[in-house]
Amino acid sequence: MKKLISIIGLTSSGKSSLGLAMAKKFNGEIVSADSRQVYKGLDYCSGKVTKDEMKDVSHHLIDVANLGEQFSLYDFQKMAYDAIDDIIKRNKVPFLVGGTGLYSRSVVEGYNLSESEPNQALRRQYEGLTLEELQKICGEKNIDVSGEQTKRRLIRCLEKNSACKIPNKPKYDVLQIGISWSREDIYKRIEIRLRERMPNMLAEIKNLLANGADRNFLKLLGLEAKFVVRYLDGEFDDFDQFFDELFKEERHFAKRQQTWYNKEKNVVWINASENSLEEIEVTATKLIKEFLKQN
RNA sequence: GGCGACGUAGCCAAGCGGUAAGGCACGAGUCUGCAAAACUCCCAUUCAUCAGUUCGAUUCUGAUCGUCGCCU
Repeated sequence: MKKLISIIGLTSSGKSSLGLAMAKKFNGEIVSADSRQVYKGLDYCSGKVTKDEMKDVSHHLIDVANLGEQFSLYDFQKMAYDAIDDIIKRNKVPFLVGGTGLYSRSVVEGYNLSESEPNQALRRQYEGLTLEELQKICGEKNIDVSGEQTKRRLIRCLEKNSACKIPNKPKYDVLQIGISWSREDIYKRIEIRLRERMPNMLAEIKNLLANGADRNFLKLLGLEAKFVVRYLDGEFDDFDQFFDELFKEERHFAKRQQTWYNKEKNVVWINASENSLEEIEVTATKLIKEFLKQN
């Protein structure tokens, strides 16, 4: 079975740097598993690695969609499979690195996605209904949605005409490494990184808007893009209020990521709060070396 | 020193005699084609303190403490 190394972690945990370091060391290439880094133009706001860093190691699934374009889990999985297979074909080691848990899991566990594509007309049609009304419609169509709790998911069940999941079909033998921090530490790192990126983030969004980017689409992207647009539109009293709100949203996001990762099986977590950067790299190197040796 | 207003969860805040709304934060969780999204749950045996009136007080009365404002 083909081998894949996956690196996961919360926002600002240091995934990208570890991925970069390991890819350099093991003749690897990086496949980003990030739902926002796929967009062109969103560099600082999505926390992409720099162009310089990309010179040393090839990156995939970054800048593969234009702002305004819909990009889905299905698109990601398909492109990620293609990129990974291509890397392997060229005798290099694929590293899947990113914080969109659903995306990386879809590849690691081999989600077997339904044939039913999103149906915008149907979504629009059902959007205004209440949860109860949607449940009733599902009942009439004999779709068992007892486990589903949100309108969005009920609508997806109607799209698929089913609530069933198709069993997974993993394509790769995966070594999954996670970087973990204490809550306090990760919150601190998020704040520091937000401060560092802020001037560039503001400039980036200003520039995008000046070049005709759709502000509503940017707002739909959430977090940085959304809050910076709102700040530029004067929706906050001052910079501090804007910063505090965005920082708060980032903390909430990190918490949600953590909840998602809590259920992740087969991850070797490296505690970054208790180990130096060097120790983390040494540990990761050892793990990868052993993993690549196995048949 | 005098006068007035106010003291309800970490914060904002409603209730003003019948047994503590709501929002935010915090925490926990759900999620296989929007996931940086969309959702769910949890959070004051108690209303500054003490005493009194009352069947019953966070709500009324008094005192004390504290905060703020005004006057001297």
